Amino acid sequence: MSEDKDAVDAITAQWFAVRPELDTAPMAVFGRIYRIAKAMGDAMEECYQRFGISRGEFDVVATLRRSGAPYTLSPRQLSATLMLTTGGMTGRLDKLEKAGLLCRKPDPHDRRGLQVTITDRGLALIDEAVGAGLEVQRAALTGLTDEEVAQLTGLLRKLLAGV
Amino acid sequence: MSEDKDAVDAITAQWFAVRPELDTAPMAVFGRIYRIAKAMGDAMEECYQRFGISRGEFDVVATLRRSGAPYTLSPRQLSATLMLTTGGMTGRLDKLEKAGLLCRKPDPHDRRGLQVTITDRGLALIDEAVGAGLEVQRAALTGLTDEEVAQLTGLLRKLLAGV
DNA sequence: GGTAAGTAGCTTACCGCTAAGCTACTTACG
DNA sequence: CGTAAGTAGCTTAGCGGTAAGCTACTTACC
Repeated sequence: MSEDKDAVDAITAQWFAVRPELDTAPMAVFGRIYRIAKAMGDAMEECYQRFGISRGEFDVVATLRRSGAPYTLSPRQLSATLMLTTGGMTGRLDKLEKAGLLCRKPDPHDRRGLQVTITDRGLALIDEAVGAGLEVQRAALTGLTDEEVAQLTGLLRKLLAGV
Repeated sequence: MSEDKDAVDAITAQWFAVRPELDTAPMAVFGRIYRIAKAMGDAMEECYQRFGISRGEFDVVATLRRSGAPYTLSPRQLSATLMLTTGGMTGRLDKLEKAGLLCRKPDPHDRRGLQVTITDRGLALIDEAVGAGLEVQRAALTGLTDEEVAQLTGLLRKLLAGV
């Protein structure tokens, strides 16, 4: 169970040396969460690069894909799901439409709105990219047993509920 | 032990509906890590705003503070520690120097280099801000017992080592 | 001692995001 | 019916980051 010291251990040790009264337990959790998020984010970016899309663009097409047939959502639904402003959404849709992975059509029921749909090419690409992305994530988990992964998932669910 | 369904559970359920053969266990871990990192990052940004600095600027001054007296590091040491390019570092140092929280002096031993040091004002501010930041993080952990926090820390250390 | 390679920090160009403001349209209500 | 309020999507300005290139300086080697 005892593991090597890592970069976060070094930071908490430094704090203990100059401010021994501080409780650095929260730092030990969130410091690692930030680093894991950054490292894995970079790894995913690199993975999706093979498919010619960025991680943010992947998220858009993946959201449409997992919504099921007919793979159609409004820009507003997408920006709400992806926690993105409409400005950011417009930019992503522009690129993905230009790349031929999705298309924008007017909403027949509301002339203010649009419907965003995956193209056949987008569907084929995302089905491959999702598998590749999961494989990268799975590889990062090889140091943990299945039981540990389940335990970690439970603890993270609890933590996410509290933040 | 059974918890409510959260946003990540909804996403994995959607994937299961359209691609039941996919193993979404990695997604359940990293999806939550991304969300926790984003939510806590926003919360920290808001916390440090009270002290007139951004989270990135906090990290610079905090790195100097925890390095111990005489609270002096080179821009290169700082940018390496903070995983930032020299361009980004220059920008942060410019702002912090203008705000009077640190100062740049020539390195007496290497005429190419600089020494960055906290000012008295910077030291006082960071000692307050660190405490406030830890308090925000501690509050986010209230849903977990001390034992669970320790367990989570161990699992995250293991995961960080693998990514 | 002179030259080549490496290193430190700054500048510039660019990229993606947010915040705020815009137009166009729908909906609710007197 | 007409007006006010709300909503959808786009545009613009600004911010913070990276990547690449620059100068200045040190170090290693012949």
